[in-house]
Amino acid sequence: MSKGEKTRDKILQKAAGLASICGLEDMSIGKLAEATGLSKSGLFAHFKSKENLQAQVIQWVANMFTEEVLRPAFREQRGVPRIRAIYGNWKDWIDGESLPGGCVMIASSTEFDDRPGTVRDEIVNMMNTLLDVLTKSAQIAIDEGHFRSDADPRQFSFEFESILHGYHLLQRLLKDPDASKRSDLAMERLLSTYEATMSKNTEN
Amino acid sequence: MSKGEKTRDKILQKAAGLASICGLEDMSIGKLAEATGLSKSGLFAHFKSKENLQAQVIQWVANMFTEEVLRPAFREQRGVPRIRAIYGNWKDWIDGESLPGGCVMIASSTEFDDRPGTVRDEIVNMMNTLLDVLTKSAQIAIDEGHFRSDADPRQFSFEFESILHGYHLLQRLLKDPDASKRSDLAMERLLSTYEATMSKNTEN
DNA sequence: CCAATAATAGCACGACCGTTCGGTTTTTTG
DNA sequence: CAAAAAACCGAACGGTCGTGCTATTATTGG
Repeated sequence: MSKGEKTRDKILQKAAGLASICGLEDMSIGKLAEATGLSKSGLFAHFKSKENLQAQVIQWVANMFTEEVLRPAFREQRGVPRIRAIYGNWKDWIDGESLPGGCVMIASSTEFDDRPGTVRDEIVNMMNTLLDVLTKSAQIAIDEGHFRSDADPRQFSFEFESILHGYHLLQRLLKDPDASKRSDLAMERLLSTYEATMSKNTEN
Repeated sequence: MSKGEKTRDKILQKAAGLASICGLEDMSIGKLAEATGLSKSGLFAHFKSKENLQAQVIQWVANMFTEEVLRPAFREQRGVPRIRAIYGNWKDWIDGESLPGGCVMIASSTEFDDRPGTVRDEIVNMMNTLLDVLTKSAQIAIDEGHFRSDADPRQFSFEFESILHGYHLLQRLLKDPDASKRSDLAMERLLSTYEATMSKNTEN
């Protein structure tokens, strides 16, 4: 890894943290330069525009999310255990274990939903990929016999995602001490609806 | 209503629309002045700071939400019909029937969750009030015998809110043509879990 | 209708924004 | 080790930001 790539990575790391707190748009080149110890123009040279910087931050965050939330979960058993692992890791991610300001993807989803451009496209792509992973995981749970065979994997991914958004609200904005409990209960209700009944399990 | 109050209201109306699109922070005094036809300083005089303007926008939006989503729903029958009405009206609200950029409350929830100050306090207060209304509506559904007597109204409000956040994501960011269907199915699943079984209904 | 008051405009300010450019340092390469 | 290339800095640019002033216009109450 060359010098340039190394500093570029350091910049993106700081940028992701900054963006998680104040948003992608309010993350300015000046603040970021100060946070990294670089000059404004020196930093800017790595990205040819702010829009490009924002897009790369999104990609960087998506990679980090894959690494810290998805990949560890995919070492768990296929089906429901893996889904539970994704859920738990994502909650930790929202709590700010990796980025101080919580989930950049959830935040940028509402920040850029009405702003056409490269950044929005990147966020849409990232979010669709994530939903596809969740859908695929639900399909695996069906194949494993954990979920009912007539379950709708896409519908599951929607409801799964919704719960995490709700958790984000209670935990980060409202700081509700019951946030985790509320979220867990919702997830249990979701899983129990999709899980094969015991009588159906005996079919296997 | 005096002249000042009238123009202040017009400003807040435009401001809410602008904020729904580009966020509360990126809604600048200059843009807002141009949109309303006022001068920057003339507009500024109505609010003594931008922070105060933002806080008043939140209050204005909360009032509008009450008027367009909650109040019509409260003309419906107590219990589940009322809850369904809130759900339907809120979906229309998110679709942008009232504000072009969708639900300001959902957007500002993630925009200000890490920014202490008056604006954040206002958003927290608004969101808590909203969740309280939902909780109370669930409690009424219990009292009416629509929901099981051992149902948790607060838990219901969390899951209800979560679904709307999920809908916001699919509808406004991803523009998923199935957004409404996904959301409706989730809401049906939520209601059916909480609804009293028919055998329990015969107790009455 | 006139005086008191409120509403609005014009202008200027310092600060920060994203961006460009030319020069200097550092790294990489042959 | 020298030459080529990459990385980085400092200064400056036109703009916009939020926010004060002062003056002028419009509204209101007696």
